Amino acid sequence: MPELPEVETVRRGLVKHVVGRRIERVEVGRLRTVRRTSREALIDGLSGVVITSAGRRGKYLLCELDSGETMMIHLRMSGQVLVSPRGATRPPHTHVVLHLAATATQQPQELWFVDPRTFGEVVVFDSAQASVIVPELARLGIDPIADEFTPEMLFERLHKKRGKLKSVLLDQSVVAGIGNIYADEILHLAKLRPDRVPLQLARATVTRLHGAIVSVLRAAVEAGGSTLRDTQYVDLEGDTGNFQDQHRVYGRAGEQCLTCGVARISQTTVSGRTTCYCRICQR
DNA sequence: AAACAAACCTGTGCGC
DNA sequence: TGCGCACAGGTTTGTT
Repeated sequence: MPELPEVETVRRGLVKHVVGRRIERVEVGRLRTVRRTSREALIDGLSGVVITSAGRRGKYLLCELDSGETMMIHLRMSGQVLVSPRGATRPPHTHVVLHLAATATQQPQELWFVDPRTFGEVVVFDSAQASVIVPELARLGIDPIADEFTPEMLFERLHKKRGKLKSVLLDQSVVAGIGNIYADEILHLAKLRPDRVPLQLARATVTRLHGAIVSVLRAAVEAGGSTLRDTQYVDLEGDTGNFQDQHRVYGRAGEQCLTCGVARISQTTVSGRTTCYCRICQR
């Protein structure tokens, strides 16, 4: 489910509700959620510590702790992070609960990690172990929102990769954070077919693609991300995003293109992922 | 090396 | 109404 804009919205929720607070107690239900280490490692690593910051690299949430360690959360396909009053009824598939201590201005609360499909994870690690426990972090590419990201950087990286353009956009080692929804939306705005060959893109074309990446992702963050029909994605307060109303191709196969008004949106498969595009607008 | 398929899970929506 | 199948926002692993 969640791509960069959704994860960024969750990060902002963590900054608002969780940063600065002490974790009094930790519950771990499903062991699969903490499979990278263990239930004991998560409880030991989080009990009694204060969350001092909430960051993000691509689709990875990275919270610093006053113990010097880091908590990583990945939502994968169906993960949610929710904040609720202490003792509130938990939804099904609540696998981790962090009990947040009261502050001068805040009642005690609980932070829930909810994840029906159990692909998501929560893990605590220290910097000395990072390369062993979360090796993929070192391989992540540029974050197009959090990092300095220029058309030249994109040009260099695209020209090192083979395969179809959409596949390369989905490659987290090139640009971190783009998933299936935003890849399609970005390619539509950039007026590029998903099966273009990256090596054949001229600088001016890559500059246009760069602009589309930045503007689609920024607009989606501004709208609080995309919530689809199943309402799987919601923010920390349980609110849905609004960017789905601005989708121009994703999920619109067979419908008339909103940009040219001529073609119907085509559907194909790229890297095993459903892909929607306009055969007239995108070349 | 690189491209693709399968795997990991559960829920939902659709056609019959 | 009920059943079975296809498919879903991601990433890793194994296979051609």
